[in-house]
Amino acid sequence: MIALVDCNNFYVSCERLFDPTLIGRPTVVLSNNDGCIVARSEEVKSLGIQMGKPVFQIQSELRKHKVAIRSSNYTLYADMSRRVMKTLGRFSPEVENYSIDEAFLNLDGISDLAEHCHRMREEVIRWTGIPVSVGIAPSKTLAKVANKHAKHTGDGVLSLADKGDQAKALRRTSIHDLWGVGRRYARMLMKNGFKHALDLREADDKWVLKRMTIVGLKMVHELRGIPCIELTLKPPPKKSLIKSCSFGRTLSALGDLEEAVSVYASGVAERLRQQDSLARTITVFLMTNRFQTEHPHYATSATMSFLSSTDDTSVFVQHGLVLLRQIFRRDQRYLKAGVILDAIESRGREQLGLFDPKHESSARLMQAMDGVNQQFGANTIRVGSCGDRQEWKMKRRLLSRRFTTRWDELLHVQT
DNA sequence: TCTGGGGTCCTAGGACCC
DNA sequence: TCTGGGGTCCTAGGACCC
Repeated sequence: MIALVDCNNFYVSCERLFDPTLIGRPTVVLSNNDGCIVARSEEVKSLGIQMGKPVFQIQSELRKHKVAIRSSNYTLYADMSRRVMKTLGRFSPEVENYSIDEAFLNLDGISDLAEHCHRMREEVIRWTGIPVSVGIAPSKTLAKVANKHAKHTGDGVLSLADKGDQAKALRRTSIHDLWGVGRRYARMLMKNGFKHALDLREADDKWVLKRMTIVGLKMVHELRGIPCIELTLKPPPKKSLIKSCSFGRTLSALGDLEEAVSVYASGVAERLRQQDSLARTITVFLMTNRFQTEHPHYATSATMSFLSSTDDTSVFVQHGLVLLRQIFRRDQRYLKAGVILDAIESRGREQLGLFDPKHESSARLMQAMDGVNQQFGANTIRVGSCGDRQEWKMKRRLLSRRFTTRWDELLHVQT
């Protein structure tokens, strides 16, 4: 049996931990640049405010209901996630950290599943303060369904171990809410007469394979209780890494874009080294505001490959800037840029070039740089072209403190 | 004025090889 | 008019996830 543990309204729950005045009050957390709503408290959900809605479109509604608003504080959420996952580890030897707020657990061999999961739920809230819901089923897809219904059962735990319960739950699950069915497939399925998950469970294999590829077929089998999607206990290294971000305002000056590309290239290079990998391809892209209608949307990119793979920040920055200058046009107002690393290989298994020099000194420099930045804070040492003004940085006007990861941002308590 | 960021997998089709 | 068979690799595009 598999359990899916999902943190309830995770970002909002994290904010409430350190600001109890938010408890019971409608609260939302915004995306980067304070653009869209990416997390909602139950109160906000029942107001009918939708996920992903741009804030400026519903400003008056938020004000009317006195909704509390926070910028997203990923440093805090990532640390709280780590604590939740650690607690879950006490309840199963096999935990897949599926996303920042979800984990799949292997519960094979556990006799009283519901009781076990209730204890787990209580322990997570006692140790971390984060409320979670638990869905239990023989496959991941069914565990997802179970979890969805568990949110409304009252005690937060629902088991679909039983065939009859599975059918009942699938009858009450819209095709739109299935894990593996996005907007496109939902529309296609509705057109073909599939309304509920139960309809899809009974679908013809050949038809599903043809219309939804092998991925869809696996999902249908999972609905029948045949596990097809394994637990991934150790996350494999990323095959591509992206660092991209919208600016706080549009940019036209090459100098500003050079700073941004330098910062993004440095950031993505650091993540590459963290997973002990090397990359052989770098892409830089630029785009204007895609929602603005006065000017046509303009997006452009350029890619280059190195003779041999590297993890050297200065190499990525240097070539990133070359690519930037190739695609930069003076007459555009850019809102977003990014750097992508591709053709990633694990260190020690990389394809060597015929004429490569060995870059020993570079490896030691990167090690020293990462060491200093880890100890004294990000960007303590950086490449000069990152600049020190960085006036293009994103907006985060309503940011809470990094309560659990920074000594200088600890919560103050007065007695 | 204001609209997120970061990934994965599958398939079809083209280029290329012998 | 008629023009082989069998295969690999790469990429773009489309779908999905949180």
